[in-house]
Amino acid sequence: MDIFLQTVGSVYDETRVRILRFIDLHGEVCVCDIENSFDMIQSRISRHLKILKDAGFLRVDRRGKWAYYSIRSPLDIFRQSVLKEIEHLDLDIPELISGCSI
Amino acid sequence: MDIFLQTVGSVYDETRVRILRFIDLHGEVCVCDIENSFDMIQSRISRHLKILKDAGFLRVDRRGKWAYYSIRSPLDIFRQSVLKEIEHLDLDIPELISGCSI
DNA sequence: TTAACAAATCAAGATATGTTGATATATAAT
DNA sequence: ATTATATATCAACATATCTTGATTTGTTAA
Repeated sequence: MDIFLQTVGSVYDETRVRILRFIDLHGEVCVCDIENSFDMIQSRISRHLKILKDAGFLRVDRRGKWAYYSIRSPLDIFRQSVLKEIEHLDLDIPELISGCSI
Repeated sequence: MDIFLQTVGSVYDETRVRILRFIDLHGEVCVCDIENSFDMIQSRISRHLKILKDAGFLRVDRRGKWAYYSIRSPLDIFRQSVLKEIEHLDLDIPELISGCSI
């Protein structure tokens, strides 16, 4: 039950749904890219990424100063169906605007 | 987006997940049955049923004094996948104990 | 080693949600 | 009509969640 609630809770937030779709669309992105593309402050993005990661939707790969987030693979059938439902929402997702200094 | 959030929000609550599974297991049940089976006060049950109904999971059929709730049919593919995921949770769902006076 | 940058975490305030007890509405039986 | 039963709704409080700004941690470059 707890894992189910954590999973659905992680997508019960418009910001996280949009971030999840953004990553699904653009592949592997780092935090500063999301921060810049969505025009949100860093702590807010970081918090939501952690929630999505802990809920099993995302994986992180730390390289250098950066943390690259991408859709976790393989995804179980339920999380896949959540992701597919989000794909069908026809959301207005921002273009990827690189936010890192280098 | 709003409908998606309403849908996932409706199952982001342990009480509602158990009620939904209870109805899924027992078919058509009235509010007093749920109230009695779960040993919860009526206003609490009623509130959660409304949320699940508004989210598209349940339908109501009022007959006489009673309101009978059942799984809405047909369910779209996403709500079906949510229901299926809940089925797999192996929850401890109470037996149906009739709570109506007649 | 220091400075600059990237990311995570924390504390405080604002907003949303769940629970309860009381009240309102509706139907049925007397 | 009045009473009893079933359900819905409301107000108040408690708890959880989101946002922000500040702080902390970690990495790279000078």
